[in-house]
Amino acid sequence: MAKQPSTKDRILNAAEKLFATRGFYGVSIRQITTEADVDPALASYHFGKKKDIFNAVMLRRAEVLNRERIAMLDDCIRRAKPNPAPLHEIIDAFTHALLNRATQGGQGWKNYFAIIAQINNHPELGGIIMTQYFDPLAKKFIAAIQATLPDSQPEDLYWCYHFLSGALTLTFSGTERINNLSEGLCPPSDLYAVHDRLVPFITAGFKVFANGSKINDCNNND
Amino acid sequence: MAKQPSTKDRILNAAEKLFATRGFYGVSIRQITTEADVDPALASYHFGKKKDIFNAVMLRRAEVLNRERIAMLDDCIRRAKPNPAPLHEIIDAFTHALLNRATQGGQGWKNYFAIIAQINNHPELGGIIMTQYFDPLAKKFIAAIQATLPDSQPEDLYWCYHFLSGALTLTFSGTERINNLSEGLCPPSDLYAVHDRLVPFITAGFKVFANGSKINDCNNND
DNA sequence: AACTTTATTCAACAAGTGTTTAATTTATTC
DNA sequence: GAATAAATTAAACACTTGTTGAATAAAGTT
Repeated sequence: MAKQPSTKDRILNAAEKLFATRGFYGVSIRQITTEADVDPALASYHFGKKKDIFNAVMLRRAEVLNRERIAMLDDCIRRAKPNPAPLHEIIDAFTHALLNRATQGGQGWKNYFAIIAQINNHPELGGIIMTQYFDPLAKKFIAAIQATLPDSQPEDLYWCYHFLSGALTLTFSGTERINNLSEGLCPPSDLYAVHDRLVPFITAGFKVFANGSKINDCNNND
Repeated sequence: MAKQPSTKDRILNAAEKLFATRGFYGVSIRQITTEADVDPALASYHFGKKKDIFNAVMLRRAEVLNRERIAMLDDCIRRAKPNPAPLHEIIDAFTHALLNRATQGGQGWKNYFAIIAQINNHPELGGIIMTQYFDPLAKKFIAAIQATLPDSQPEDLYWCYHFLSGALTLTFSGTERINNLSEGLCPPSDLYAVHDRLVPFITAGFKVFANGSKINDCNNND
């Protein structure tokens, strides 16, 4: 019988769950503390303001996630030396830890990714929170891709990263949209199936800009 | 001097603006009616509940947008006959109207797209509202792609559509993230630059699945 | 002009908001 | 075991929430 988590973690877990489905403004502190089975005043006592609870929720998992992803990137760069790392391995290093946690990390991780998806697409918070927690990692990945595609233009790579980010976060948002659309053919819970398609999809997209040509000569050959 | 819009439109415009930056729960009816310079009771009088205001905001622009996009798709299919339409033209038909409105349609359209981006990545609403307003259109596009890539697997195409949807909505979310990340190199306001990259990026991604092979032989040739 | 429908205003409602304060319990340290 | 610190509780704060009802004004119709 597992021992009960600490009060702080109970609050964070409850907040994570509720923020995931209703967003920051859609959740009250009393809802959080009720879900955590804890007195409302303890939220302020342990974390301060409501925004501080949210930041604590973000920080808790971002740290372990970024450590894993950077380790995977460094590993695939080291294996390829003295050549640059293969593109699809870089993309995989970027996405693999996310997939793994989302499928095997339990409901808490699913909730966390759903929040990330919302934040990433939020006009105000996307430019602040995502920048704060994930930009150092993003810069490392883009640098690795630049090394693999030496003739590519930086702007092109930034935009491709942006497309990857959008495709990825929507995937982890937990929406039933793609399941509805495909009439049950594509259950969003099957994240391994997604990953097997996402990596080649994104890899091919990046390669379009490998030669750095500004004119899109790829449009006329299908 | 343009005459003042009707009370209903004033409320919808104010709601659209505020929902775009703070989401459904982050905006109160009093904030909306203050922004619209109108009595709070008029919101209930004209629309009913708060959710009805939100639905009215969604519906207003979705109708004109979908009409335009379907017309463009039909047009490019007709021009290509008796051959299937070229893939990049289908993708362009899917995205072009969005780009046009986002750049030349004024602030109201920008606000609308920011809301769409949030909804699309919302775990509850994404599977309901997006399905409701955009699934008929999505099915037409996927059918057109299927005709162009006859050997592709339906699941693959649905997932590719999903990636397109994520990349597209993040682009229109109005975040400053990619601008921060690129240190000013990629201003998100330059949506034409985005479009010129998005279409070839997505087109290349779809083509990976043109032959329908389940094994990703594309991974070993870079 | 009289009447009816539509639109707008003002006031109020009960319930919920984030946060703080002081009192009390539990845990830690000497 | 007494003194100190940390954690928890209950109550209250002033304020905002969505929505409604009755009263008033404007517009439309015979």
